[in-house]
Amino acid sequence: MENSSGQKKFATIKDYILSQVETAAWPEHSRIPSENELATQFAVSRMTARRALQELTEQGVLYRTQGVGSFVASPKSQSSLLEIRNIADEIQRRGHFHKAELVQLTSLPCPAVVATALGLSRNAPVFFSLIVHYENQQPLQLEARYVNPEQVPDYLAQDFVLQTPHEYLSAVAPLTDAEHIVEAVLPDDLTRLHLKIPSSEPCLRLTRRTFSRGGAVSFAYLTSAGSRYRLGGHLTIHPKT
Amino acid sequence: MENSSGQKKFATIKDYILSQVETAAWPEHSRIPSENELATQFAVSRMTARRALQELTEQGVLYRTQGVGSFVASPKSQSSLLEIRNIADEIQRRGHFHKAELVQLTSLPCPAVVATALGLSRNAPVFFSLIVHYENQQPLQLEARYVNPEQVPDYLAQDFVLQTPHEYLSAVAPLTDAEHIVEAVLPDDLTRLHLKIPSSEPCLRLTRRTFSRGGAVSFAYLTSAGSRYRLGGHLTIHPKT
DNA sequence: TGAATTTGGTTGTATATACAAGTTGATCGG
DNA sequence: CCGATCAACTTGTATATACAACCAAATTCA
Repeated sequence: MENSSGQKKFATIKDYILSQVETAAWPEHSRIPSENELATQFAVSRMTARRALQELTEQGVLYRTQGVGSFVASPKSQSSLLEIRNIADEIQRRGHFHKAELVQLTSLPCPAVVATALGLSRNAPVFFSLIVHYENQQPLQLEARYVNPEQVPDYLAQDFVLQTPHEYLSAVAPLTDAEHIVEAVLPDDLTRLHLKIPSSEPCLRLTRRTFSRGGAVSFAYLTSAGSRYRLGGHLTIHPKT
Repeated sequence: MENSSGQKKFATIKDYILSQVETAAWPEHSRIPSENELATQFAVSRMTARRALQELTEQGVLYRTQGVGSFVASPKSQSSLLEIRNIADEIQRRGHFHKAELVQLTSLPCPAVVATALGLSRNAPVFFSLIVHYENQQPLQLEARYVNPEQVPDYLAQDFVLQTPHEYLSAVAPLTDAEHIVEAVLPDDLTRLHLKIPSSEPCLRLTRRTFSRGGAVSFAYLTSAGSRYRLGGHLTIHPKT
């Protein structure tokens, strides 16, 4: 079960990979040996090599793509805790990230929590959009937004082909109020997939409900990888009256 | 590979277990079917059943002990996302929790990050205090505070015996300014120990540096279990000028 | 009685195999 | 030249098997 050093086999392979990554012998985003290659090299079965790769993926050291290979992940940003980023910049930028990608835009049966939030009946159709926001070519934030179809401008409801997410976002207006909840969560599969983060990396999730004069308009989850996105500056709370 | 519902087999088993846990059909800390029993019940191999159990363990739903079995973990509080707690209440309460326990109060060599924060030299002595805040008999928040000894009132520096943490906290005054950073982290061992949460439960960590007229006074980590502590209400950011 | 041992069950590690699903690049055909 | 097809390779899922490590309770033995 164990090798001569008293270590589990998969742990030996993990250590090897980690040393290669730490010494930058395998640089960031470079392709590393495949499961079969590692299995041969260490004289273990593919499943054992696979386990090493998989655990390192969960720990954020690697990322893997089916059909392509395994790669060295970007190190988590190690910016000092004291380096305070001005949140105002972030807020302002939130409408126009360097790049944003509209991943999905469909009509969905309304999930329960959204139905409550928007005052719709369960399973009534809502417009669902999924947007990945990038910064420096890095996926930064995943936005899952549910929009009350009755509040969507007609041209938007009938024409799903939009050039930019920003165009889509600004189409829902005017917003007169909003509610926010911030919580710490582990990423769900969707978030993991799009932000390319390990399942063990905690995220800040901002749950936002927006209103127009007509009532609740949209309900959104904005999930940001905790290691990449920091809320800084002063933080003052204005309780909703 | 998939069953009739188009789901992966291990996902089907996960769903089954989750439903049993959520409906409390399998209560907290109760023993659940073994790998072999699940494998038989779902007509899959043991490794497939095992995968379901393992992923749920990583997600904090179960805990397992070699030679004993798999058990239902303490549920994370599932309060509705829409139930918004007024943060003003929280802020006000922050100075006087229902109960707080001073766990540790010593002088420590200054960690690097703290040295930078307080403008001290590396390894110079700082006063370190560790406080657990309770609410409803539940540990809610862990505070690790580092205080610049030069800014501490003399009577405090010479007398470590304080009756209440609040007394100690209010002794450091006057605070004229503060910086905050909120981030999502996984709990470190100290936090896990005192808040009694699984290592997979993300926390909100508020890093705070306080100032008096004499300069930086203290540097603190305030770590709250994400599932127990929610920031709610409106959230407005005043950038530090 | 009381300590040591056995037994049965559980999770942990590892192997060998098979096929599914996805990507990439080369090849073929119009 | 361009598009479709194919081949090779990668990761993903699933099975069957074996043994190790560990625990708890029953059994055995002094």
